[in-house]
Amino acid sequence: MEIPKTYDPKITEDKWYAHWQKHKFFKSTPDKREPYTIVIPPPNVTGVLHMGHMLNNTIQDVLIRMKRMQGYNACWVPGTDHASIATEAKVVALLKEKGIKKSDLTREEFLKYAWEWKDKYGGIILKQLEKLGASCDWDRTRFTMEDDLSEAVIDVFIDLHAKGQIYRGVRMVNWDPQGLTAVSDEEVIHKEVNSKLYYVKYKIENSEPTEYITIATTRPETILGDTAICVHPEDERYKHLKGKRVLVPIINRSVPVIFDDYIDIEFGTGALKVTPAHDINDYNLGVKHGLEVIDTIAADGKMSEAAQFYVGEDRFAVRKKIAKDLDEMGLIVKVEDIKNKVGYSERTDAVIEPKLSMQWFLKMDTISKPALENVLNGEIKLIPEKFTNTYKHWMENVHDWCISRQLWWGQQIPAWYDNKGNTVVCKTKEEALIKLRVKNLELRVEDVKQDEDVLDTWFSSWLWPISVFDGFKNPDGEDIRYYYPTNDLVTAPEILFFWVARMIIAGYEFITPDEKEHQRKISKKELSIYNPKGAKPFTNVYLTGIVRDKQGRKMSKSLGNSPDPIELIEKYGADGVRVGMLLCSPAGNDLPFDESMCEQGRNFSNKIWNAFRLINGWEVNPDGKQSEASKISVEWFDAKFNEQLNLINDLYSKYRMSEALMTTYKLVWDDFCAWYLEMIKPEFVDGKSLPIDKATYDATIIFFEKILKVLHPFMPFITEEIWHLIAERKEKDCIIVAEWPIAVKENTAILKDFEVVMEVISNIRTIRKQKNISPKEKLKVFEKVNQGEIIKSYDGIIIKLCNLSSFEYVNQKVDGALSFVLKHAEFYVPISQNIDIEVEKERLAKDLEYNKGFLKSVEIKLSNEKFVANAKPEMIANEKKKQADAEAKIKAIEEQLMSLS
RNA sequence: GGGAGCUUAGCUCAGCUGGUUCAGAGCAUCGCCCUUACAAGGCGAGGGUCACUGGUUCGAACCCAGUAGCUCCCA
Repeated sequence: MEIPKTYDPKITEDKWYAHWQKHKFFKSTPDKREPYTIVIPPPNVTGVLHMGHMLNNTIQDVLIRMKRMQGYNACWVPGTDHASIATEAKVVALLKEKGIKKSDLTREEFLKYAWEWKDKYGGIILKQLEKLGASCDWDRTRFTMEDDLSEAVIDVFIDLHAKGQIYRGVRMVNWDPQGLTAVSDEEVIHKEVNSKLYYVKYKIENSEPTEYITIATTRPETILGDTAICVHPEDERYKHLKGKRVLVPIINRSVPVIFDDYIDIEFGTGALKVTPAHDINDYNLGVKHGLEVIDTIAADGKMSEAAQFYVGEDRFAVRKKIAKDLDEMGLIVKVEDIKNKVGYSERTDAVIEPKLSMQWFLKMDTISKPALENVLNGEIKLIPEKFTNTYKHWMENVHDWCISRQLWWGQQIPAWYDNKGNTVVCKTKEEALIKLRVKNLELRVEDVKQDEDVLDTWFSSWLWPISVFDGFKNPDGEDIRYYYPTNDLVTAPEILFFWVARMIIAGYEFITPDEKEHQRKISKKELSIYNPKGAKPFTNVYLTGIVRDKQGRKMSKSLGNSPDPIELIEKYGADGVRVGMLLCSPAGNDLPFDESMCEQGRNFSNKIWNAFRLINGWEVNPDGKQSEASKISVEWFDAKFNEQLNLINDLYSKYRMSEALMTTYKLVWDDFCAWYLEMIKPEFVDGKSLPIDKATYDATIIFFEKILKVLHPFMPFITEEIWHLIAERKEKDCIIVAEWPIAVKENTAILKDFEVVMEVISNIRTIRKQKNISPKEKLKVFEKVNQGEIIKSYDGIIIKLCNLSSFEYVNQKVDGALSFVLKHAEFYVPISQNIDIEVEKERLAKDLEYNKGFLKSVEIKLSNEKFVANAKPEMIANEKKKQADAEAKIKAIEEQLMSLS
């Protein structure tokens, strides 16, 4: 059968993925083995795969495949997130296209559309992960809004409410006027923008008509909601205003002048207009000074009735209009261009309005304590470590978490209200009725209303590592006990607080590792799960970088700068894309994406493929005698492999994935293909390859299998394909479940010897290149050993790799030959063409100069009394050796120079 | 405004406890080669004042201080 020259991923990928699925290799059930568990960061259920997912999931798959091969019971739990704001926005947009307004629908009707949408598009992203080769246990696929998980969310809410951790109140929240919902602090992105700073005159009440105080504001549209002017108590400019009132322009409302050292005297005019309804700092001032709150901007970002002017117009339109009107009234002193930070909604990119509203909050002060402690004490490790600082800073300054969202898609808050302002928190309407009747005897069931809002999506995803193992539903279940705590979490630093920190909080809140403590909690009827292995949700958090385009911009749909991962896979193969991404993305570093990286990955696939073709094409002679050169080549590669495997294992243990891959890459490409295979490759005689001896062949097959295993986590498809082509195997004998090679201590002596051999080979090749000698022309080489004993074992290899007719040892210099000097010996290469003596002399002189310089630096060091006194003895011995070597080499070069002249 | 981090070859990054000629890797670049595994390849070559300025030290890419630039987080 003719094997194609290039590897074609198209014919292998789907085949092997189906094969793995068929034999349930991804499936995990608790058993006697040690578990290794990862829960996927659940992507948005209606999302499609982007490059960030690719990177993220590749890393997870590499980890899970390696651990699977190492004999762990590897379990990777997949699933999706209901992503309330994002999904609801998509559904609203889709309905709009159909001419349906959300406001015309009932909650039930809307949710019906949303579920339809979810059912239609919900599976896409998971299907795409299959293309990447993700070896998730698909039987375990979960969704944050499925019944069991939603029930857990509701129970947790009720539990935390009962513990007094959840409260409802009017607070200043971040309001998204487009999504029409509150969002948490973490969902606000502050961007620096160009703004205008307006200097506006406010008339002093009961004073001369010419008397004004000038304030500076970037938001003149909020003037209508002003309820005070604030200045610094120490500010000499305004001391005379004590006890005075000013008139708010346009609306002519009389408001007091208040004094507070919150004011920055330097900024603007040192006078601040106070709008408690529309700025968090103003709100705090308002609370402190007992100011009136006038909410002039409605939920949709348009001016409300309370504004009295410009009612119904958008705030940004009003900003321009009001500036113009003020100017016409002669109240604008000046307008400056400034840069300031403005908050945008993470989901809708609308400008966030600080807005007072009634929301539900989770107290964070005490509940977050163990989550901070256990990261600081190393119980949970962030990789790279630098994120620990950021984490600490956030956790020490954490605010209460606004968990209600004015949306329909999500878990509806289990709070119930009667018609008299009573509230209870419980699971069902029936329960609520009973509870409410205690206070409200006449209450009828129709008058019991559930809170309209849903919970923040993160209020469900923070339970993910517990709920995917049914920890809440079945707290003593085998799954939660076996798989929890999970091992590694792979995610983006952007969601360190949104998600990672909160999962840790949830772990310590709901899981108790202590049986007695658990019993105590049970008697108190708190929600609690006993897991002897610990409360933390995971041990290691691997934080990936952000995938950026060549210009360093974050890849995003709106910019259209993100390649379609599926197209990339079709073009370069899943293995190629995986390798491309991993090659240059150390943990925590951004990944500037360039397609050429995938090309490198694809080329690597091809290299492996061709190594297979070469080996596969050999005819084996069962009686053939193994040459000395082959024998030692086998010994060398065995040592090399072990050396590199030890290194690779070590890099994995430090989560240095890029480096583990690069080391593997070089092991395969350089050591195995470029050196080993060239060394043992049978010779070509009369247009035909000679057969290979069995001993070398068998060793080579074993090496190749080991190499395929080490490659497998990175390149699952090609390795599985070759695994089955290289030997007869049973259906279930797959590399995905093969054993990871065992690393033994390598033979360092042979590796050291080989470094010299390689140097010799490289020197001879360089001479060939420099003198333009055809690779086909056989050369003679002579070696004059000056130091140490003659080791002939490697001669065969040198002869083969340099295409020599002979390699001989001499005691004298060889005249009329090119030469090079190594530490221990001189080498002579006679060539047919004339030798340009001047060129040679120049070359040798350069070499001599270099070595003399080196010797000098060593001698300076050794003659330095302080060095000799302070340096470690090994260091001094080493310097002495360097000195001796350099002296020997200088001597040899000088002799050669003499012989040339 | 507060905090964290980064700056090493054209690009992306290693460089551990200061000590080998320690300045490295991959890619890219430049030569030569279509040598029966692979041109998606082979062989070879060039390329860096380790951001800058000082300091500590026998010795600094590495430790310290300052300066500049960049990034991120928080307000």
